[in-house]
Amino acid sequence: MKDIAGRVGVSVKSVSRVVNGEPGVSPATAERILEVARELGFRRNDLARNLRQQDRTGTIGLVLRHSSTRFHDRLVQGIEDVAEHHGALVITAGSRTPERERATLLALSSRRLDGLLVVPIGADHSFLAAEQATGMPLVFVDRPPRHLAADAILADDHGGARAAVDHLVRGGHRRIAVIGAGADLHTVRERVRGYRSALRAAGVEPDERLVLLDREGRAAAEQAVTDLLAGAAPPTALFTTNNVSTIGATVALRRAGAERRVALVGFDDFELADLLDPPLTVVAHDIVEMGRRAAEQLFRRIDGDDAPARTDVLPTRLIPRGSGEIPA
Amino acid sequence: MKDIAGRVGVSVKSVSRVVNGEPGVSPATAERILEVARELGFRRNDLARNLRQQDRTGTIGLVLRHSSTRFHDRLVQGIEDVAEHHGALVITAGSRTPERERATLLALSSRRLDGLLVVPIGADHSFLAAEQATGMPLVFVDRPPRHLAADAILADDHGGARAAVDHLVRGGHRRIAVIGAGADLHTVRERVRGYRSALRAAGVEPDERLVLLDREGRAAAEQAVTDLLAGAAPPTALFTTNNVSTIGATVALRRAGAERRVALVGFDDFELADLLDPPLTVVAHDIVEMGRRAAEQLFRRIDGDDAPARTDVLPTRLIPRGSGEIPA
DNA sequence: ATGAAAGCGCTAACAG
DNA sequence: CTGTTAGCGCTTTCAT
Repeated sequence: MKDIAGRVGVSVKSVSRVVNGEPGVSPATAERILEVARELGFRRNDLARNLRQQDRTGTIGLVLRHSSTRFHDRLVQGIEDVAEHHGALVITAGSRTPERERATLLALSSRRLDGLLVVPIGADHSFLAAEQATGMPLVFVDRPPRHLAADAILADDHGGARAAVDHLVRGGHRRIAVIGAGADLHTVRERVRGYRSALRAAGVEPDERLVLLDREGRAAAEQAVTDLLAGAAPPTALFTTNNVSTIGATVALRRAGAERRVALVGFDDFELADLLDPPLTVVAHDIVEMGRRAAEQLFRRIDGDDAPARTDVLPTRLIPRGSGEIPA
Repeated sequence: MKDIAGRVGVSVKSVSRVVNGEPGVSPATAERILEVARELGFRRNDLARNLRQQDRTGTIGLVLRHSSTRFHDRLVQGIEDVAEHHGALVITAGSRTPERERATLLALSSRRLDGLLVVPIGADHSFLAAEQATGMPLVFVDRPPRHLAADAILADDHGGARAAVDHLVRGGHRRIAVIGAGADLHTVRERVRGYRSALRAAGVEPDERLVLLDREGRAAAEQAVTDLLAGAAPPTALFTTNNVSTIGATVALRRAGAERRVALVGFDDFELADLLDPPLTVVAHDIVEMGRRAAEQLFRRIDGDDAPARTDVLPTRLIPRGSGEIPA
């Protein structure tokens, strides 16, 4: 700006006014300032601007693990819908490991964004208490914070799993296995809890040999199901706790020629679930809505809402497509 | 820092030194400074830091349209691999429309990131010339810039499409339709060009009634193929220019009961392509590598490389799985 | 309608 | 080992 001011022969303040569309500059000088700005390829330095305007940076951060699922896609869509409405930029940064998650959160916080949305993977978020204390609003999505009081928007993992397994029980199944990744994730624990409570409600004592967690990736889930089917007392139905596991299970069933004999219900819908053979029955939830709610809550916090931390739970729904309706 | 300095009774510079792990502070004072810093929940303001150190912000930006494809996922993985190695943070911002793309690019540029990676969707990037002039390195990924000289890392769209259609021709096909979205995208134009050149090389004059572009989304592709199959002179094979079109075509073929009669080769591999029935033959390229190359080129530019803009083209490969080997 | 001065939080450059 | 001074590029405040 100093440069422009020098060339045009005005003060930097006048340049600032013109650049920011503030009133108080005669059209003639404004015109000359704009012209020189264009000539010089001037771009306002928002680092300096944001430093001075202690108020807001007009940017919120989203920290998650990039993935190729509908979850990623839709969540971002919901968030961007709301952010656009608030005139804010959404910046996403990856968290491939708990350490990276921590580093990323601190880095974004140091950049003084207006607020952060987090789809957490770490096991301890207490280090964020200091960020909260400096007034950085934080909203957790899909999974709650651990060792930290903060807002969270979750899906009804327990209820959804319960509904899935109830559905299988109604089909006459008693030996139902659960296959999943990341036993330690809150979502997984809740889904397994729902699985157990559905079995108990049906008077079936859960068989721990049918609970296969920590099977990371499609191949691990596939192997787990293959082993299960080859075992002494194979299950007649499967419940998978996420879409990667669902796909692995699908492959295993097909390889064993059991896809029309063993029922399968998966948590999380995914593109192509209806194209498989048989089409997959899943428990789904509205992820765009989850993103919207999270962003709305974040902007409420940014706007000064200081009510105690709250958790919102969104409903799930069962989508019967074929794989879950195979009788025992 | 001023706060901490006041309480401990040292200068801000000493606090700065300790906070940044610089030498020149006695362990005793360092300890006290760290203690007070923790107490106060101090977080360095990187806005101010980056403003002062004109040099680097240690952050690169990635501007693309969030999607649930392997493309997104893998590209980010490749970029993060390289960025991590350079100690840089990768920040992603969405570009849902050309206008948003423009706004996002300018916003990130104003924040003085070290460089930007762009998977472009707009039709005119000449406005970025001013950013380049201020020394902001720019690397385009998957699609080249338009009306701007900048580095680009592309896939061999023409060659890949050519290989796909050659493959179908070798299977005896002569009536081959092409279905795709976004006729205006560089990738699509190149792929269609490859389609035409393969046909001409086989002595087949392209039939314009078999060229169905601008079919946005799965449903549109599905409808296009359904109409085609019901028409007077249906094709014996299909070439689809992206994975959404491929999926739409798959659905249409299955609905028409033609999935074992009409051959299909798609551009872009996708999760589950091998699970469909018949498994899908696709033209794939290494997207992680594309991300890596793009990030490497960006860091070269950041490190001062000022050679003329260059374009790198990555090879594609045909993965025969079944759907493309159905004879005419 | 315009501008001068001060300062956002930090670090570079130079003293001591 | 420690501190002082100046200034990054911008906006706020207050004059004119």
